[in-house]
Amino acid sequence: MKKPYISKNVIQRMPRYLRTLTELQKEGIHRISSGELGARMRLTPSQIRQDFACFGGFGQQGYGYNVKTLRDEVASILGVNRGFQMVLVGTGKIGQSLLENFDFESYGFKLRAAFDIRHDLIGENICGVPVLDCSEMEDFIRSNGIHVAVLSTNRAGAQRAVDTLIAGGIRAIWNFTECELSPGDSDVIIESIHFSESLLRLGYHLSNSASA
Amino acid sequence: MKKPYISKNVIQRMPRYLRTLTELQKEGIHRISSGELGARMRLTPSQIRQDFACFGGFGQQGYGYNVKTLRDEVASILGVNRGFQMVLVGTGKIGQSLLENFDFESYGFKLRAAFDIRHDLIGENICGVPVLDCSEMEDFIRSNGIHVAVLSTNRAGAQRAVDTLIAGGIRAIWNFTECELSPGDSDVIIESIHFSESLLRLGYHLSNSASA
DNA sequence: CCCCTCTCGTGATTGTTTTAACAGGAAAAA
DNA sequence: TTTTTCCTGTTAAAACAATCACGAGAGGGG
Repeated sequence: MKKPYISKNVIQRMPRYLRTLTELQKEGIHRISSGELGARMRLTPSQIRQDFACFGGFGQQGYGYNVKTLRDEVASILGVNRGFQMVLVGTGKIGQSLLENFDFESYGFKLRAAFDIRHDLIGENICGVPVLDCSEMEDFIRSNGIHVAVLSTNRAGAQRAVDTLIAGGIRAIWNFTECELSPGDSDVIIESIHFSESLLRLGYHLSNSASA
Repeated sequence: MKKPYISKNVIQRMPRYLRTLTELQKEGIHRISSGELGARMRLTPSQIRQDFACFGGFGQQGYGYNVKTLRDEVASILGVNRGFQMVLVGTGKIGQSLLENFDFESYGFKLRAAFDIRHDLIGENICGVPVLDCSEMEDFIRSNGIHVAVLSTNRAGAQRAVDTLIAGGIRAIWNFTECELSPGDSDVIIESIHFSESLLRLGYHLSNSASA
């Protein structure tokens, strides 16, 4: 299996394949062709075949794709069930909301601890996750082999937290702040969710749509 | 000014330009060249010049771009200050969290009402936004000329809410559910934020990074 | 067993996006 | 004023991505 380079757009589509295939499985559908899957996802059959071909090709001529097999392959590509170790930094509104609502487990992430600087929260336990003091963070990451940090601090604390995380040897950051994070010369992976950018895009489409 | 077609990627970058330019303005920087802006945003100067050229070109040879002018142009392209009228559907955890934390006003959106089916919430007031019964939604949208709906229902209620919104004449939906929404033959604009897809992408990069 | 249908994987083609190169004109310096 | 420097907008080239077209091989019916 050769993997010279997987394009950004292909990676962007993989989680959506996983979601769709999981739904198909729940609906009790065992096999599907690129054409049917394409109709469902509004993609061309060609693109679907080529996307999976990047990773080796999991289909069979004259038959299509086995839904379970394909789902498992996609899950494996995305690293689900790898049991990535995780911490959360910043237990403000967004942080707490994630702790309470988001099902990290089902995507293969284990949330070990949350960190904050506010002393009224430290020592508490939010949905089974202990809240610790930020000063312990670097050690905690190193000793527990933490792979990923959810960054949900306020603007002021973001870059400082990033520096500490990198010092502790973090490998990836899931960024919910509106900041432009600077990873220095580290090769840390940063994946951001920017609410405001998404809403502004919507504003653009609204301003420029036919019925504007 | 001709606008044959603005590519998706260009639109994707516009909100980031707005954010960066706003920061520059706060820092008291009045002029900037495509080279300096590119260094700051990790984009090539060429790309920046070409992006702005799509909309007419706002710079001056030998000088660069005036930060305030450029920021205002980008804001105008994105429709900030158009005063889009908005409602929120589904006052669960995510919905409430948005109501309490997100500064809709500063991006040019006016939140007029929230809707839910749970009777214990109806009649309440969250951060100055009244919570109404879903049965009133279609009328409310029509009578108040609502442009956008934030969709933060649970999975079960999502498609039903979409149908009602479209019936009321909504023009855009900011989707926080994990569902594949079907707009039927309506030309409603859908902009989604999928937490899980973002996290799964992070998982991919983590699984396939050098230090994996 | 043979034939027909179905559908994948792949190589060729077309289309799109990014990067590079440059002509022209403003700013700044001499 | 003249010259030099700087930097845009635009055109051309390169890189990248999506689509098309087809050979090959499995499934299924007769």
